[in-house]
Amino acid sequence: MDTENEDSSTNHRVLNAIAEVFQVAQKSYAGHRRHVAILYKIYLKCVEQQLSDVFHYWFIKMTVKILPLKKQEIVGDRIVRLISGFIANVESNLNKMRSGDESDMNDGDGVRGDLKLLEEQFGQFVDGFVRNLLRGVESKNKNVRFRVMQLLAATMDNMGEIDEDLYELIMWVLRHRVYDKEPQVRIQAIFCLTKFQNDSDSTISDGEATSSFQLDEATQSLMGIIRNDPSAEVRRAAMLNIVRSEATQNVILERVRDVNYVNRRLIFSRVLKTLGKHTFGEIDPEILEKLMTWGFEDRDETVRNSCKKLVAFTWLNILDGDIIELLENIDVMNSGYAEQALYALFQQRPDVIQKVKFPKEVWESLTVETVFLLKCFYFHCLNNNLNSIIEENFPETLKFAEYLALYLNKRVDQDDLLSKTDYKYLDFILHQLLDIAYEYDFSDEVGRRDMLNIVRNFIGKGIVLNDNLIKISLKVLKVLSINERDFITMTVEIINDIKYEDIEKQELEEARTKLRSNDNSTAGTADADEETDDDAALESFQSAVGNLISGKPLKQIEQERKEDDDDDDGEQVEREVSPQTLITCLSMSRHLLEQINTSLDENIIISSLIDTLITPAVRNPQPEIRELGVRCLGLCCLLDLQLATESVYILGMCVSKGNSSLKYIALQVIVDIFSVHGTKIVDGEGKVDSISLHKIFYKILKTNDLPECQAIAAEGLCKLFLGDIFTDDDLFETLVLSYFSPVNSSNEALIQAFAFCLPVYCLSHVNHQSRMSRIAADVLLRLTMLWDELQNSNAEESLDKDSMLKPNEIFHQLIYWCDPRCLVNNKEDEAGSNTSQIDFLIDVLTVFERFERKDVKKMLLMNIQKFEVTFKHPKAKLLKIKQLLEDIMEYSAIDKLCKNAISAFMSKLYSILSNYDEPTEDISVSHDATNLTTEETEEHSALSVSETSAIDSKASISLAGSNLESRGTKRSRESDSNSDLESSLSVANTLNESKSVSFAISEF
DNA sequence: GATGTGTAGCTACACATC
DNA sequence: GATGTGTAGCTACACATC
Repeated sequence: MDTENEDSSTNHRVLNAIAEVFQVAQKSYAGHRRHVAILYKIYLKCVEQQLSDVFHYWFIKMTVKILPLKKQEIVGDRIVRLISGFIANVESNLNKMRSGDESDMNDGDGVRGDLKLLEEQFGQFVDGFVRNLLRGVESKNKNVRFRVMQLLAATMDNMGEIDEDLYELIMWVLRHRVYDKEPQVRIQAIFCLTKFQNDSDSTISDGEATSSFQLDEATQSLMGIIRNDPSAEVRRAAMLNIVRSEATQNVILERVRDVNYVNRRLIFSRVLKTLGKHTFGEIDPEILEKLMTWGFEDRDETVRNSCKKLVAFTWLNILDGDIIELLENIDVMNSGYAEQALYALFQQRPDVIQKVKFPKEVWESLTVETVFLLKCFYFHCLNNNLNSIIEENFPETLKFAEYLALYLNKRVDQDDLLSKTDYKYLDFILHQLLDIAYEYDFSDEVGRRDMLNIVRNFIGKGIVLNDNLIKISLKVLKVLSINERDFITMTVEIINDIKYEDIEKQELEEARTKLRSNDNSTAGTADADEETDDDAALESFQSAVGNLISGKPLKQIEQERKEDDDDDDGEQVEREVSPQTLITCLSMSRHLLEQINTSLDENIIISSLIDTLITPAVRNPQPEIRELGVRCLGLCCLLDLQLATESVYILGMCVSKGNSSLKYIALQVIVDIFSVHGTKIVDGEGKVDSISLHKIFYKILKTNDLPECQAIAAEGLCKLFLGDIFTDDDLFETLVLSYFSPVNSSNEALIQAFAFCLPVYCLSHVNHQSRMSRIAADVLLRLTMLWDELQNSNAEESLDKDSMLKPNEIFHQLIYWCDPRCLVNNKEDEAGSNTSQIDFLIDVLTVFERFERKDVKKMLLMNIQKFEVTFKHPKAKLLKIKQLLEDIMEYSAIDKLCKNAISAFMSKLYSILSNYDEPTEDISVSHDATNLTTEETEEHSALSVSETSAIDSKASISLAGSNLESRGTKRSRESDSNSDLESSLSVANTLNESKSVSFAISEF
């Protein structure tokens, strides 16, 4: 009896001691250190008195009390901290004792014995604690699962060594918990997992060795989570905690495309920031390029800012403020983001602006990096009105022209010492300088004229330049010219000169070869031969020029030449401009035409360009030349209605018969021509029929093997509809159908163009909206049928069942697009009387019975509340709606929910109708929806997914039904689970009120 | 599925401290 | 000047509820 009493009182004493610490520690983090020390003392005493089992028991009992606490309850977090603090404390004391053990030890055996005992006891304690804890891991209460994982994560680091069994148990638990349905539980599981990664073997610095390295289970699992977890926070936890290695790096960096903006931002503000100096060495330049480009272009401002800050602060600081070194790392010539990076730098670091200086020496020996800095600096100052800084660093026009000439001459001189790469650098430098020149101040007349001569001479040299350089040179020439006419004359002259020079060069070349061959055979008659050769060359040159001037098409010249060749080999060879020169000339013409506005009547010289250069190019068999020709022709068409009208036919031919790139260009050209001239270019005497043009667009829209053309056609059509140039309902319907069609769902460019254009179109004008409302019901009907087919198609077929929006989503979109309240510049009273949305409703209800699936019918009725009816709507239309709904109520087999939905809508309708007292006007109620015939439907079904057999709607409905059911049962299970663990763990009821847990358990 | 409420993760600023 | 501390405000996302 005595011993029993004694036992119970020690038991009680231990309980009270522990409970008191827990009780106090939950109030605040302050004093935790002391609480941990007290717990440690209690523990030591228990070990000493062989009461460690009692301690274990009560400690676990206390711990269990916090398990049902919600994540938001800070009390729980404090106790978790206390527990992990205690375990860490014991472990560190053990370590201290171990190291003390090795060196000098005063009380020898005593402590060594204690150490061994303590180690053993603590090992058992940890083992028991974790195993007990893990019993709650499958709890139905999500809070319990959360706290269990939280405790595990917090204590994991300081457990000391654990045996194989326990390790396996924990891994087994984690394997399941990372797929817990609660994101918060998964996050804690991730924290645990990160502690099981082999960080030593797989870190980046290992280089070669890692390539064959087998990734450990934890890392593999985390990589899967980063990629696939549906919760942004879980992906975030995994990406920030996974050990960075060669294998994981790209998986982390992929998050730059995460749908969640915080995750995207973290790539810049955390991942790349911590990478610091290693960024340029360890990340593949191509990947870095993508990261930064996406960062600067992100739709979220905070992401863009993080990206800017990364460059302006982190990167510049690790390079000790050396901008040139930064530009070298960025690789200005090949990088698309270098410009944005510099503007970000100037914008974020005004201190840098003051420090950047461009003395004479820099101007005289520009490098790729300095000239790039020069340009961006100039534009930054220009855009921010930093005039004094410009004056300080940039020379007056004359001097600037001199510098420009320096580099231009280097390019023209064709120095043999320069390699191909040198030319690439030089071209880059020139481009930057010309960029600056385009915006330079030319108020000084002498400087302007000087500059004009320099640039004109440069272009006129006829050296092969890349397209960008031609473009910028011509742009500069334009700003330097007195007027547009002057600019055109000058450029056309240059183009002609280049052509002639090319021919001349060919003549000379041939003459030389001939001479050489003659030299070899009959050395004596060389002189005479040379003379005749020269004569022949001169003659052929003159005739070539004559032909070009007379405007004979090159084809014809070629033909004639061939005939000549057949007749007589040696005589009179007509020369053609070499393809390379032709491309140069065409590309110059293109950039010339892009910059002018005066009509062709005022510019005879352009007409001659069309005859001698552009028209022959359009007929040229070489694709590159032909495409440039079509572009130029298109640009000319913009200047002249007559030419445009005449050219529509050939452009249409290019679209229907050309290869994909020609199609693409010709489509753009046609759209541009329509935008400028409107429908004047079609339908009339000798003009192309607009129907056949529509057909071309129909065809392109439906051809999904040329996605780029499809996208450009869609974008172009949207533009033309938006400008009210095209107003055909059928064509518009095809547009809308191709937006929703599953076959196009992978064409991102197309979807994006539509996603932007369609709402803009519908909400920009009443007429646009009513066009949409006229076709909306038919669109919905067709798409619903398409969707149904898709759902019933075989899984093996290429299209994914989710590649199409569900009918309810389409319905919502259409309702929104037809909503007059969403029109821009809408006036309340006008919106109230606008009928586009209720017209859509009337149409839908009229064709209601043709929606075959029961679930779709239900969906339609459940959404009718979204239609706004007002007393300003014509009574006849409201009565029509009423009539249609009454019919549905009466004749359709619909469930109670639908009936309720209809009734609710009807009561609104009745109250509005009761306000009318005038008699019903007899007006036409609906538009063409009633005329919809099956034939029409079939005709359009070319857009459908695939040929599938008859629809088994019953089967699909029952399937949907079972889905619903299973979801229902799941929900009921969830609600059951709430009260689950409480009973077994006996939690204090006062939990919610006092926001603290009572650890003092009086009944023991 | 729509709704309202709560929260993480910044961002910016003023102020204090070394 | 660099660094921390405190405060307020914002927004997209997460969560709870019906």
